[in-house]
Amino acid sequence: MMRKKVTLKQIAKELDVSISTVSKSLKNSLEISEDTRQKVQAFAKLYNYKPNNIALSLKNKKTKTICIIIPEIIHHFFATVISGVESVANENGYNVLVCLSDESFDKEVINMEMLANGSIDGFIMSLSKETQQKKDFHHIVEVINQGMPVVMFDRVTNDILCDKVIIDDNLAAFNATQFLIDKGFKKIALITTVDYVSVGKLRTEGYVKALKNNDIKVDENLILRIEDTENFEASIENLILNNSLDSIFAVNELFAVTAIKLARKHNIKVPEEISIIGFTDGIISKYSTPSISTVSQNGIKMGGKAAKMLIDRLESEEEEQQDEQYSTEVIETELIERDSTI
Amino acid sequence: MMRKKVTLKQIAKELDVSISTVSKSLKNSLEISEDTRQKVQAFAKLYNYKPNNIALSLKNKKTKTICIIIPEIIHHFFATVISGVESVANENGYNVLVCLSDESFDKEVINMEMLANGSIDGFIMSLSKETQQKKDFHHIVEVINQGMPVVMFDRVTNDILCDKVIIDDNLAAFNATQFLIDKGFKKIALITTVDYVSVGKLRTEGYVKALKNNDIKVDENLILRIEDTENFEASIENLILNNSLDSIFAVNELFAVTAIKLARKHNIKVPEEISIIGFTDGIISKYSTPSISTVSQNGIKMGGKAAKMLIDRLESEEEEQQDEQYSTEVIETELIERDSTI
DNA sequence: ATGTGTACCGAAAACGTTTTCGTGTTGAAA
DNA sequence: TTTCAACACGAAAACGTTTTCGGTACACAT
Repeated sequence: MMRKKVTLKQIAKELDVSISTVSKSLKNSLEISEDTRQKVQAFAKLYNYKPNNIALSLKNKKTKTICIIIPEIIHHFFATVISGVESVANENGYNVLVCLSDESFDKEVINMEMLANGSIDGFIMSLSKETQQKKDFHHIVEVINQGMPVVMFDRVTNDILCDKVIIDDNLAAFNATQFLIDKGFKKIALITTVDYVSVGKLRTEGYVKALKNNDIKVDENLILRIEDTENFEASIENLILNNSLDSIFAVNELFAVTAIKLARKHNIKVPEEISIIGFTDGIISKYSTPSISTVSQNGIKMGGKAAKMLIDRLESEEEEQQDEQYSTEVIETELIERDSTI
Repeated sequence: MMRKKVTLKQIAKELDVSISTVSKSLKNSLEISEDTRQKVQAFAKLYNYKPNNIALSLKNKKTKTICIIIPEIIHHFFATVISGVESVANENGYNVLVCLSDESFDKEVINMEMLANGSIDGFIMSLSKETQQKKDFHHIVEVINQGMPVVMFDRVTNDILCDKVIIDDNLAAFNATQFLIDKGFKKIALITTVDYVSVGKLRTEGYVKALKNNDIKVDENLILRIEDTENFEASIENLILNNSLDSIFAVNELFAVTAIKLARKHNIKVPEEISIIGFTDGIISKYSTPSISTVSQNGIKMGGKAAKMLIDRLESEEEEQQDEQYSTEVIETELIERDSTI
């Protein structure tokens, strides 16, 4: 009883009416007599007729699908963003296509070019590391020039004009550092990424600003910039052992939890002897021992906001002519105190 | 310089040839003279022509898109599965639509019905809790009857005939329990889910089997079935305090890490006084202190395998007539020893 | 008989492709 | 001069919709 999908044409043939009549009947058009309408609707129901989405997309020139391109899905933060996007998208009748760039410029380009051909209505994206390093955004510019809206989040760039959703990385880092300073700490180390990662750079700047604001000398020896996200334990170990630190601010969970692990390995007690604060409130921070004080960036909210901005733009395009006024939404962060700080 | 996408028709008009000629030229058809071909190709390149995917989908009756429906994306395991799916899908020129059921039967149904109208070529899915509880699979049966292939993974059901990718939950749990028994433990508790969650049930059975196999009495007091995944700390605390346990087998990371936390809270040393073993090798197990010994289920491999099975079926449909021979792939698990067991 | 209105329905275009088939032109062979 | 390939290209159908524009048939008023 394997029944392929039934089409208007088949219904029309079966009922000996025209395709137009069937279509109108199903839409309860008044042009069609009560009789015919009922007959058609009954038949359609019986055969479980559902309009073909692809045909509709072709006709309407919109697919009701948005694509989110992220560097990695196994990062908890990005997973929460997807969750936020999906929820808002679904509420508005949109589907979500997920593409992973794997931090690769090429994959990002391929994905965008592949989908910018009518497959989707718009993009939500966070830049890959490689793209941020190369500063090559031609693929994004091209897509935007074709009239397809793009919303960037988290890892954004000033070189592109479009809607954006970010947190104030600079301010959040400033606050986290100030928090440590307020506790009386002086030797505050920073574990951050290389500068081409936009958020890493901003967080570094916030850290520096806080120190300067409090007349604490910025010691470059206390700033560790990690390039390779695979093998960085040794450098953190060095940082901890060679500078009598009293606290550490790490720009992500992984760096924070690793610092804790290494401190404990050398019998340095956390938080009694060293306080550690992280960034991003993910699984690790919550379940590590001790649990990690951290700057929470609400991925669900970010994703939801990004989806809303994109959809608003998509639906407004229909009515008035695009006003080309782009905006940048800043999602507030929050400092969550847990057990890794005194 | 905002240029909307150019179509064959526009190129044809501009070059004063027919649409057919343009199409053939771009496909390097020998029917077309060298001259015309070059002219068309140059023009197409200049205007960055890319064929409209939706139109192709309509014509070919295939979208080169597969949909994965999962209960939650913020669970690390499911994120890794998506990663595996995406990777294999991409290699084969497919895109991946992600739908979240949020453990809700209704959302699962809505998503499937919404997409079974030509939007996608096939489904990969893991059942929501509610669906498993209701045992109502009509939406899946319907989709399959329409001729759309479905591959289920992890949370599957015997009530549906289709390709499946699973781990041997029973065996893996058996091995984990046996591992504890081999260490000399006698009072081995089990923290599991309610029985309608298929994998939870299977893992429970494996645990029981191992005990019986070693002539250890199965004590129902040592088996904790958790229903509410929000508030379960108290029951675990009870379990630990009221039964002088020597070890615990937990069917997921969350239960395992919570058990560790609560044991430590009451100054019970892990692993010295109590050994704990978990299931699923995620972020938590790796970064918890102590790190958690666990049964690793390779999500990437599962996702990749599922995608491969789905795509194979999609591409074979074209040639021979479907052989309707479904298979179930079992992905091997591995016991990873870390610091939560002696 | 003529005009007017209304109720009901169908033809056809449009969205952007691909592909089959047909057709006109050319040059060469008969 | 006729005949026939070979060559180069176009028309049209098809995928499944929606929608506009006509058109027919009938009732009613003039």
